[in-house]
Amino acid sequence: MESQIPNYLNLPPQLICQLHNVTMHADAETDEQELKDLYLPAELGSANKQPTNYFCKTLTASDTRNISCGFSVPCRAARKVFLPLDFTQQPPCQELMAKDLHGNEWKFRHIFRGQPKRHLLTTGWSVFVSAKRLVAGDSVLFIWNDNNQLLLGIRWANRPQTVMPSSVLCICISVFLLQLLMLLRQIAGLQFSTTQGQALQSLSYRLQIIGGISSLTRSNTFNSRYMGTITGIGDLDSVRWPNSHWRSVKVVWDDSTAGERQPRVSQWEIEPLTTFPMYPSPSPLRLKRLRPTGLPSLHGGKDDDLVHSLLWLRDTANPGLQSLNFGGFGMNPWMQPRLDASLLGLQPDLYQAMATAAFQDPTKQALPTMLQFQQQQNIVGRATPLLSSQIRGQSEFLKQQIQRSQSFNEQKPQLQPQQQQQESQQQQQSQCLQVHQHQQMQQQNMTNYQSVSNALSAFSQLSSASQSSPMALQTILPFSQAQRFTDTNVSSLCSSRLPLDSITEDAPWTSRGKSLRLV
Amino acid sequence: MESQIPNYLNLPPQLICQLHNVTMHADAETDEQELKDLYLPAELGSANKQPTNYFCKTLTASDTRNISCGFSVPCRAARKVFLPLDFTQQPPCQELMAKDLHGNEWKFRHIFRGQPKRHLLTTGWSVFVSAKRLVAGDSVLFIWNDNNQLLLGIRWANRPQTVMPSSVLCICISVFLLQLLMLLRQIAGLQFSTTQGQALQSLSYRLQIIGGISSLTRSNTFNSRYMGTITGIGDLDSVRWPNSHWRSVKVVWDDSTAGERQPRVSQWEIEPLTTFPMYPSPSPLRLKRLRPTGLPSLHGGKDDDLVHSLLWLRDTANPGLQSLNFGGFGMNPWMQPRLDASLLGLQPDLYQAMATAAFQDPTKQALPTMLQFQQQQNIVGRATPLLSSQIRGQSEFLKQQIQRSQSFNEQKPQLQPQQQQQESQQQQQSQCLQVHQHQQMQQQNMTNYQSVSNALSAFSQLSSASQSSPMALQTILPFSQAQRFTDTNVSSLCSSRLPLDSITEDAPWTSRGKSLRLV
DNA sequence: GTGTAGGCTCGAAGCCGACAA
DNA sequence: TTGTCGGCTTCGAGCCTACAC
Repeated sequence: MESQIPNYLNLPPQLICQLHNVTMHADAETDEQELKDLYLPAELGSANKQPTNYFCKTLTASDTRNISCGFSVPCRAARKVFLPLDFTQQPPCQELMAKDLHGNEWKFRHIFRGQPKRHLLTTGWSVFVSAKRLVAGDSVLFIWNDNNQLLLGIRWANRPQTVMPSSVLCICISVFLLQLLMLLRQIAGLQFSTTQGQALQSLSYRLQIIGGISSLTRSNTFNSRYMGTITGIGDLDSVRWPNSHWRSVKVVWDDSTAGERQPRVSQWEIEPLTTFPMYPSPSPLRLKRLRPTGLPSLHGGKDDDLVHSLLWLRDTANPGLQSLNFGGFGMNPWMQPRLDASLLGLQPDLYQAMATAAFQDPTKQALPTMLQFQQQQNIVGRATPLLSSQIRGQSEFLKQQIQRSQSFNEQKPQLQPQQQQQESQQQQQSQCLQVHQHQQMQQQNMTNYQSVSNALSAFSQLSSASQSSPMALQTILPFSQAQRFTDTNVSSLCSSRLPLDSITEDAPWTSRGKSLRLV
Repeated sequence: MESQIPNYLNLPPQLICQLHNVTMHADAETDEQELKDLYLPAELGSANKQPTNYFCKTLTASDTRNISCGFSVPCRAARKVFLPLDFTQQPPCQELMAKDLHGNEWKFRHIFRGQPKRHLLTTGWSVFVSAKRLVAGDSVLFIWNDNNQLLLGIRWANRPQTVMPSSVLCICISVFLLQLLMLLRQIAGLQFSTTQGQALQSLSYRLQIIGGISSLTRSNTFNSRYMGTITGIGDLDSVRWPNSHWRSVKVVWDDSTAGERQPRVSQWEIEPLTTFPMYPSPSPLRLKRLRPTGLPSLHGGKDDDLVHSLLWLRDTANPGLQSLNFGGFGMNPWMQPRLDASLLGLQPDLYQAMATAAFQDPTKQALPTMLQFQQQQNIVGRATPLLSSQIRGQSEFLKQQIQRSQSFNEQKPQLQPQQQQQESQQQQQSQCLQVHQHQQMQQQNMTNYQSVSNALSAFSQLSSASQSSPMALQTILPFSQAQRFTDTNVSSLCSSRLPLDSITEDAPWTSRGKSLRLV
């Protein structure tokens, strides 16, 4: 992924995360999973037992050619992994079922034919290839689990990412929450430094970039439609027109004619990407033929490239040309350690300051719970997930704060103006200490206003990035729900799933240790 | 639409809107337009001239059958409206071009054949039917404008709405802005009444409902997938479990087996609807055949019903069944008067109170601009759009407020604690008046916090509803951009478009008066 | 004159063996 | 043993006429 991220983002390597809950799903987009060691035993018997009843093959061009393809099963692999065929039939043939990481079952026709004879998967294969967007170079894995189920996994070869990984979304949400905490803290009347203010601005800015990475780009220049990937946002001319939105979005175009086009577009030229559903879905390839008759394909013409370098040119003279839409994509916010907070340009010390500030007691009367939290944090180390008791501690603290400020005011709600003034006289000494705080708060009105705007701006990006994921939106709005998290043992939540990442075509089965990496 | 709205929403009939800008586009979703009288003259010559060179036909089953259809043109209509065919050719044939309300051109083959002979549209027709999601009972209109262009419009028959009309989105955004103003006002330290607070809560709640109306519902109960329409949100058992989210969403299922399923689902079971692109697009019907071979269609089996009562049952035993995704839909926030603020349950007096409160000066030093605004409003009447000068006036006021509170604090930023205390002594009298305000603000921390949460919650709904519409998102974040609105004459912005709604198959051409209805 | 049914055609999807590495 | 090529089959999209009302 490193190559996908604009390198002007100077980023720290780690972001502290709070693990609230774990459900072991594969990434809907990439079919990848982590935390594998936790569920490995449940899936494959004893932890270090090396499975032998599996095979993994890197797909050839023929395996994926033109969708009208079959899958050529390596002979030895078929004999080892697939159920024996009835060779009295001519040709020997069977139906083969396999489950992917999402629990979806895929049905293939397994046939032994040709001259010389070979094992092939025919019917059902092209649907699978389309749904998983497999191309030559990607890998598939067939493996039996202890429950006598044939499991099926995929691994894509490295190629340009067009979709924001869940991990980025997840981190974006985390940072957004921090941002909101800051906002709440400001509302409480505390000051924050210019540096911190700039940091928030910068954060919002970067969130927009991250959001942009998940976007499909359309440029309306020349009345055309193109696809590409957003690689960054920045001033076209930071000297003459700083902070202008004009052509502030840097784009890498997908197709070969990219050289003829602007590498920068304006935000209003962008059309968000709607990505793939997590369930087997109509392939974008299939949509090709739906182009109205008589209109030429303006793409290179090779179907092989279509998935990853689509070019849809919509000439106004030929407006019948259809736009391509991939359908809604149910992105899940499941954590993936592939990317870290460094994406967000968050300085660790700044992060600490923000986290502390967010929970700091405005009246300084209570022992800052966040400090306790940090002390514990220092003991167990950064890479260790937070205990849920700590999480509860924080939310409890927040709750107490709110209750305190409530009861503080509820004591004299029916006071008349005169009484109020007497009260004020009595409490003058202590309260006038708060006056300056109040002034500070007044001063922050502008900043608050800007923060709200920024937060919403960032949120709009996140929302569109996580369109079809109610879970993600729930994660964004956790304040009222923070207290609902129960004291769950992480490992008890892990269900039985397939650890695909550890399996390579040739390498032996390897275990990568027990540590739960969350960064 | 009235039947679509849950009737427990007790709603006022009008919401005051501020008309910032008008560009005459048809609704991307419904192809409908309003404000027709403004552009009628430009399009069709003199305002009251009744056009004769048009025809309108209600589509038959054959016209839309199985997509492999042609359009049977009424003989007289073809002779009256279409260009004369060259009858020396065998069969007589021509290419026919027509522009829809979006400016897209559609190409059809117009042929005269059959026994007995008849006028037909063949090639190109099915693409049009698919793109516009036409079914038997819908209407199409062909009409010539003064520029010698053949225009093409559609009108859907009444059938279940699955997509939120732009007008609702537009109103939601307006109310959301009000909500944000309230939030900003709270940040400024002003109190607001319990009634107002409850109103905000209620507002946020209703925004969620409105957002929900645009959603496609999926219930995961029984590991299946269904489609339906959200009709409301409310407690399953308001006595025993008030405010529980469990099965709080009421659903009307699309298919005939609805009786077997729960009429209520939980929010986390819902998958948002991704609707149609505004450009000609692959028809959902086309996707049918991509269902994996061997898996039965669990829908009734009649393709005719597929568009409007899709049922996708995804049994875990047959997980290959594909989910249907309609692709991203570019919804535009163009105003449509069809729906009014009554949807939002906003009491007119409450609205007034909110609007006033939002702009009220915290220090009572400035003449509340909003009052001026309201006075003007009372003069010109509710149905009249606001002048942009008024709009500017408001944003100017907001800006002044912010600047004032800034300069107020910038006067003594470097004061030392002792100096501060002296200052405090001197200003004690005046400042202690603010102390109580400060207390109030403390009291409002909880409410602020809740408001932020609510606002974001509402915003998440809006964002997902307006996914692909950068315009809508821009509208949501207008604070910093409010001043950019220029003093534009509404009518000068109107471009030449087709007033479809006034045309019925049999009724004569009618003009519906000149008033610009915005409510 | 117009709606509907069903046949025909054409091209794409996808199954197959030949052949070569 | 297995990757690739091109032929062949199947099937659906869509054009057409026949026939009924």
